[in-house]
Amino acid sequence: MKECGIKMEDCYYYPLMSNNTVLESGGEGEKGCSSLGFMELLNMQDFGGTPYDEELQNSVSSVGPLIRSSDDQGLRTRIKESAEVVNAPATPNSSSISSESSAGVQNDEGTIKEEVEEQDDGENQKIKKELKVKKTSKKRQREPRFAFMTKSEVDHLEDGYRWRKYGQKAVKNSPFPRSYYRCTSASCNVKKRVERSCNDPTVVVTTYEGQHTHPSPVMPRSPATFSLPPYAGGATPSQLQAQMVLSHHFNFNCGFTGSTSSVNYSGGGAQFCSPYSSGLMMDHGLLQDMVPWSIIKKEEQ
DNA sequence: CGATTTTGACCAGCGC
DNA sequence: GCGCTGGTCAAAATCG
Repeated sequence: MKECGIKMEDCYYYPLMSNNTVLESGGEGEKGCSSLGFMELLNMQDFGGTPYDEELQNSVSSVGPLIRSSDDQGLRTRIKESAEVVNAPATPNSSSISSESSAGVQNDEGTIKEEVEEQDDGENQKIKKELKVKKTSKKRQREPRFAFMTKSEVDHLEDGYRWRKYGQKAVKNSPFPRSYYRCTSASCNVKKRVERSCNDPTVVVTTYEGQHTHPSPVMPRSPATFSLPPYAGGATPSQLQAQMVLSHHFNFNCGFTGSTSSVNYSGGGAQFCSPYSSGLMMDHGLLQDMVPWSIIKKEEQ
């Protein structure tokens, strides 16, 4: 199989616990770039807006078993509890992927920008600075984040959404830069970071931040029609979204090893062939999106 | 010509 | 306070 260079076996799932919670690999414990990379990862709690509690632990246990690695020896994961819990929405009521929080931020910033643009004289810089100070007087709040690693030859993996690159930075201790993308949809505040692992250049680390406030422009199936996976009895909206993100990702970018259909991916050409387009594939709901096809196949035997 | 990418500059947060 | 680093901005360049 030679499509995008991604195999399900090569994918690593890293649910994050909170903003500062990390999954370390290798055991070195050194912040920066260790074996497969230090990753500051997903904040499952933020996805659901649920405080760090039982539900979070449940979410971890349900998603947890899906964490896998082809380098088990090198990836002994350890979860550190965060000293500073991210500012999760106070209300756990986020079952509808709410745009309120991100839209609010957007409005805020938009208003500020307008005010700045009205000032056409030389004081612009000064005013800008002042506004910035005001804007950031509060500690910057992080959007929920979700990250995962895939083996891929291409850096920017298609996920069904359109992204605009707004920055690139060199990563410490890594020859590979980190790219910053923003969803091009107006009023959608989702960002993503893409970087390569310095130890394994074939591994791409993608980190999503925020929640889309709109459907994917190139989605093979509507999120509304998603069926719950077997383990999703108590799935929180956060988990579901996390799964959806992964789902999109794998729908578009991953070949399903052993599958009767394959995914065609060509660089930025956006040429896709979703496995769902094939009637030969049984529908396992989200589980089939998350679990390598080979594993599903095994279970069926 | 609009959309997107590139890239240097700037800023905030954090550790020392 | 200072330096380092991650993240963002914004002007210029490039692309379609």
